[in-house]
Amino acid sequence: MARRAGGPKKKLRRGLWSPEEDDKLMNHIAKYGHGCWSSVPKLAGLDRCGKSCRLRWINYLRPDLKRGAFSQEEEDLIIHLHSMLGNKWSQIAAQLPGRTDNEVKNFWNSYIKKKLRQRGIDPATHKPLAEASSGRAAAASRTAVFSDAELILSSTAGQHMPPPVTAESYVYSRSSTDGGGSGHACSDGSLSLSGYDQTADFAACYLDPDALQCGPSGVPAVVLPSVSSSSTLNSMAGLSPAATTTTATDEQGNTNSGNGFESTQSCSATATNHLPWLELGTSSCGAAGVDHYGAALDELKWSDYVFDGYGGGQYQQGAIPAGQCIYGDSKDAVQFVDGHGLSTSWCLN
DNA sequence: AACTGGACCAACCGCACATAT
DNA sequence: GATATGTGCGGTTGGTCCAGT
Repeated sequence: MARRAGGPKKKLRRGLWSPEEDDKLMNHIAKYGHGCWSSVPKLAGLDRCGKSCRLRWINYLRPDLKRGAFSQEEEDLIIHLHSMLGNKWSQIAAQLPGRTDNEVKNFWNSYIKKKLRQRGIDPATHKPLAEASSGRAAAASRTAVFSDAELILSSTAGQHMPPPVTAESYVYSRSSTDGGGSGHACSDGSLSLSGYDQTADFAACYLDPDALQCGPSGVPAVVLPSVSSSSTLNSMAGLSPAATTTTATDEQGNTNSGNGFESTQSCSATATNHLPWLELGTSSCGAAGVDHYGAALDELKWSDYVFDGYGGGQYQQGAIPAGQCIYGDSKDAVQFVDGHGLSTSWCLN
């Protein structure tokens, strides 16, 4: 990063953006990409700080944003992901094409939180309120909120495994070879939730026990790229040929986003109606499938690896039996279609 | 019509981390 | 290694809208 020459600080504009400012920013990024955000205001002729421009672009101006009310499916997914990830809004939003972390966060704070409380569920711990209030201190270490280090990559050989899992907060265990009786031994070496004995109450009230078994597809690795990464934004602006986000369909009819994740096509010939990230490394492709992504995965931060222990497999229509959801009126499961209407162009849609 | 309080949401703030110098 | 700068993220704030009084 180049340092910026110092100089007299100009009084920067704050507050709501005017349509003219939006136009300037849009036009600039459309033409040149954002490049270095700190230089964007100057180049675009805006009296804003780069940070403000970045936020405006990410939260409002990005062409791939899906505006409007959240669907029931999105709501269910947010609740589910929050139960696993906690307030990792960016990671949650990454699974909701066209939604931003800010949007998800606001939706959670303004709507879902309230709704859960009305149903007697503590939104922080996803436990019944009475229980959560009586033992919140103890629950804090048992909540389904993971630190980055605790988020586990599911891989056949565990070669990507990061640091050890702490006993208290560990919910999902790697089950293939640990032999500790804490997890289901999935044939593909993926994960299950039976190591959850310390938080059985949570599991019992929250998740479908059947779904905790390793399904036919096992539990996939999850990679959660930030939708606001520089490469994403640059490529959306058409800057980088090497990082183009154009979603192409290959000869098998699978989609392929060109951001370095050749992604899912080799794994999921039946890739429709899946949550895209669940297709990464699913056992349906076995070890070869995992290896297929090895190089790309290695380039990610560990915090980008998370493990999905929910449903023991793909989060798709019918994966969760009706009536099992603690959240009552939710649909059985989520059918996931991204902004392009394609379920596999998940990376940079 | 005027006021009030709650809900919603865009934007800001502060911090952590990555990276260049 | 120290420092400066850029970026990303989660928490918080403040403005606006709207229903109720």
